[in-house]
Amino acid sequence: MTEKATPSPEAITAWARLMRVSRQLVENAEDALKAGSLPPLAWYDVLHELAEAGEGGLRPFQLIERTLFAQYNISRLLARLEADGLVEKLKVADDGRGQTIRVTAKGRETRRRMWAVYGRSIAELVGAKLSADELKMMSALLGRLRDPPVLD
Amino acid sequence: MTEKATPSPEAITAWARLMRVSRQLVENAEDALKAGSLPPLAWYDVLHELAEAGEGGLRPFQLIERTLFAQYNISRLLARLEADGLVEKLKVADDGRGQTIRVTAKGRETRRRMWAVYGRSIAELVGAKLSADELKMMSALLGRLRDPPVLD
DNA sequence: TGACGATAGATGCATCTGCATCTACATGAA
DNA sequence: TTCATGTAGATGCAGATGCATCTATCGTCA
Repeated sequence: MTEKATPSPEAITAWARLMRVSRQLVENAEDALKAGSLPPLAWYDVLHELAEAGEGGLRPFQLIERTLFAQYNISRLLARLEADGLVEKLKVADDGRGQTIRVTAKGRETRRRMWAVYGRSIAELVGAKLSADELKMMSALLGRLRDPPVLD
Repeated sequence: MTEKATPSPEAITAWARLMRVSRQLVENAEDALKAGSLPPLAWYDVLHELAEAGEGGLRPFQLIERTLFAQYNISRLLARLEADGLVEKLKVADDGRGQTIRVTAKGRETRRRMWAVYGRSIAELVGAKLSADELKMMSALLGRLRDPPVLD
């Protein structure tokens, strides 16, 4: 595809909407969590990845790949999660530099309570606004904006 | 539409993609600006709104409505923009509490230089990935997620 | 083996954000 | 006019983020 310095009007509109909508949705979801005295979205992302990883846990650098958080961000986020008893850090045998992060029972419970609120936000903010087909269409379009693109 | 506490799989996928893609795109655009020794995206948003408003300028609370930034955020952002000479604050006659913000020539010039980089990012990250029709479809879908929804 | 570049993760420091609150002015009712 | 309430915008403080750099360990190649 041709490299253009100036984006088309369609591209500008799509970009602007994407920026605005994503900010608005994040803000709404964060507000809902705050209203329930729950931790911020970033904590959910990490707890979610760790819960999916199961007992084996994940290395911090794997969390970085999966969540797009910066390295220093993950480092400090994990420190907070550990301080709250939501995750535990385990020495890993075959790499003295590393550690494995595993979610604790309390972490799973916190994630569950967050999901009750977060899931409701998703249902209200997105699920209630578009049909299943429209949601699939949007996912497909967004997938192609990812790097690397998701083609489904 | 029925209120559901648990979102559909389609809604979850769409949400997840939206979160990931928007974060990735913002990050890429911010990186491009940094690489050009230019100010962050937030500055562009404000300069853009002020440029569109023209000589009349805008009140800070109008900027808040248009940009979704928090009040304290706009307050401090404008202080930085003023310190850099990109905007000027004018006393407004009929409301002693308020002020009008107007972009300066230097502000317009900075916006122009930012757009050279930012516009290229939009063209590459979005314009080059989807056709005009697909972009329109995405804008329409995203518009319905806005609050209030944009129906076009 | 020993040296060297690469990788995992932590951290000091400056800046930015979020929250609550503050000041100043405006508006409307008594 | 006076007082209560509301709105515009600024700010002190605590916590979070970004950047650069640091330490520790790993892997490789002479």
